[in-house]
Amino acid sequence: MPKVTLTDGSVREYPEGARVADIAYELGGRLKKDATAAKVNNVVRDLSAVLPGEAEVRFLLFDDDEGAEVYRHTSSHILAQAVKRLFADVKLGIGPAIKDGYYYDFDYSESFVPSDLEKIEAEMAKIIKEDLPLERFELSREEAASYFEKLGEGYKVELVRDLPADAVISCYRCGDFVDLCAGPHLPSTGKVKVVKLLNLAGAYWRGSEKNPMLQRIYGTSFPKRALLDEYLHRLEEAKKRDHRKLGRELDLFSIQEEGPGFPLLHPRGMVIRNGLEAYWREEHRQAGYEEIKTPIILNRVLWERSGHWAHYKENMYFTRIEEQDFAVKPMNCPGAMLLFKTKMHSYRDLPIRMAELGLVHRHELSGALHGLMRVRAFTQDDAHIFMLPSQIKDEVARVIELTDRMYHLFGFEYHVELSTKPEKAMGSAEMWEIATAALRDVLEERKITYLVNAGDGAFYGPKIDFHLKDSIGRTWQCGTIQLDFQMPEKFDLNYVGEDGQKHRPAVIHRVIYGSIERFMAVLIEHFAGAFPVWLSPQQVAVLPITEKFHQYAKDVAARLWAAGVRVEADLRNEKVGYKIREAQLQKVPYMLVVGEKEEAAGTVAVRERTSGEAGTMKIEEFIAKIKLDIQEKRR
RNA sequence: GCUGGUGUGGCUCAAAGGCAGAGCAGCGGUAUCGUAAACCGCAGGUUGCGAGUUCAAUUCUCGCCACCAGCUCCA
Repeated sequence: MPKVTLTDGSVREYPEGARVADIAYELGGRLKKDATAAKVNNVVRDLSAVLPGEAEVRFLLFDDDEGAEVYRHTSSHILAQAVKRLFADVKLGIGPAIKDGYYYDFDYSESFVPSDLEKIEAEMAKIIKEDLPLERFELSREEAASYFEKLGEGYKVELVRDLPADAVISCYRCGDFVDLCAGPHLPSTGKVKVVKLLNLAGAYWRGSEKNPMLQRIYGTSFPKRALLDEYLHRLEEAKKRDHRKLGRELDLFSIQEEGPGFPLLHPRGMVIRNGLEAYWREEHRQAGYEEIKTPIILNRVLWERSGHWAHYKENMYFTRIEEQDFAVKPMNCPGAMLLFKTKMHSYRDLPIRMAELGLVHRHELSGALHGLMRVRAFTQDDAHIFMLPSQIKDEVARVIELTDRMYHLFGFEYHVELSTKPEKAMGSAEMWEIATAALRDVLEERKITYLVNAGDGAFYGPKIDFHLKDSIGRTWQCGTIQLDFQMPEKFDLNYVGEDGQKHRPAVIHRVIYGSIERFMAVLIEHFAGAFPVWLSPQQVAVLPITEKFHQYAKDVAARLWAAGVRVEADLRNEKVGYKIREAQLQKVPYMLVVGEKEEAAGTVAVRERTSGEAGTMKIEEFIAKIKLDIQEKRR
């Protein structure tokens, strides 16, 4: 008799052959109605699964991530079923649940058009209404292969063939529709309440550009209409903080047709960039870095030596100078290596931390460009740390600390990834193992949670990456720490050790902002354009009520300007409400309204961007207040 | 680069083979006003670029470019 332990610790017994759903049914209430699946001995299972002899059971609801995944996964099957009903000769790819929804890939001779989505959505609604049960059954590899072969589902046959030898091959039947699927699923299609198809895109079969491109339909689903509406509303709100939109509205930058991927920074954007650079220089000065600058164009010979010619050529731009080949730098490291080699180094000098705000150019595929997030010319806040092998862990830890400190100032949350050896790599497997282990050790010693991103390292070494989120939750790699034993070898770098002999230093390549352009994009979205005072392109707007007070407004502005505040007086012939609206939309942190009373008393009526009217104060009082905001970089 | 979509004044959007329009912004005036849009007027366009079909193309067809979403790739 199955013995079941529930999350509250209670233990119950059920007859042989009892199913998970029987427990939910007995418990009643919300579980009976809303459970999507259950974790049985920590494995997510169908509600229709038969209970084993002993089981710890935890029911999953839509509110649990794993519960929602089951819900969305079943939704994707409904999508596939609907498409099969409407377009008979469609071949199926795969259809997983993803964050906030699901997708399904189809191979179809014609292109789906947006209006097809409505038809498919209507058919999905029908399938939901039919409340078809989803039934699991298992097949042997041969049975499954020939089954999908007969159906003409070539992609499914491929999947079956590639499943690991010990895999249980399961399918789910749902009315007239059968799909290869590990599950689990909701008990029936009627459990899905609201579905919405969102967009249409191409996607390569199994993610390889060598394979045919399938048509991917993205959708989402929710147990309540209100939840869908809330989600769609959230998407709308996120679009409002898109850095490309804010960049235009706040006059920060532009990208023109004449220079795809080559952004123009406007004066207001430049203020932010300068602020970021000044802060960066101060932090690096304190962290023991020196600053250098290396050329943008260097001879081909250098790039052959560094390995870029062999490993990175497709991403580089080239030019010829007096019959010789030169390349525009895609990375700053070779220049830094040259600089290191300009003199002898003693072990006593190490570590040497050379920082460089280096402008690099990389050829990115046109389809990959994305505002300031993904461009073809960008400035890396680079640094190369030359060190003794014994200093590696300590230096990696210091960089992690500095990164955390700087991200913290902006209030960023981030996640960390460890990227390992790629296919196209230099150096021995052993070297890679040592380098990767060093990075992993530091992460583990510091108890930092991280994902492993297998095969995503640089061609010269493994790396730790820091990812930040954009307005709609996509993550972008910003900071990275790369450990490198290759460049020192290629460039024959050395230092003189205690023993008077030459030794090979190790090198860390690292960035914290990553690219200043990308970091600015993330920053714009993070603050929705309302930057902290120290970064705001315009910190104060002085707003005279009528022309009579223009002179006083100019005087106030002049005093603030002299105190180092970025201030503008709005002397246009408009009502104060109009000027406030404008300053508010431009996200100016402080507005100073001045009229008769203020002029008479030498004061300003302060209005704050976020909290509105903040009372009247003496000019010098306001100056002290805003200077404190700036000095302390208050958010 | 690939798949699909989009491209009309600085911005947001109308017009669907037959004279290219509105709001905001800009410019000129009037009102001199107290915390998120005063009023009147003026100007602004080879409809992304190039071919083709047609008596006639912003509209239909083809090619190119750019942008958007996703895939691939990456800071």
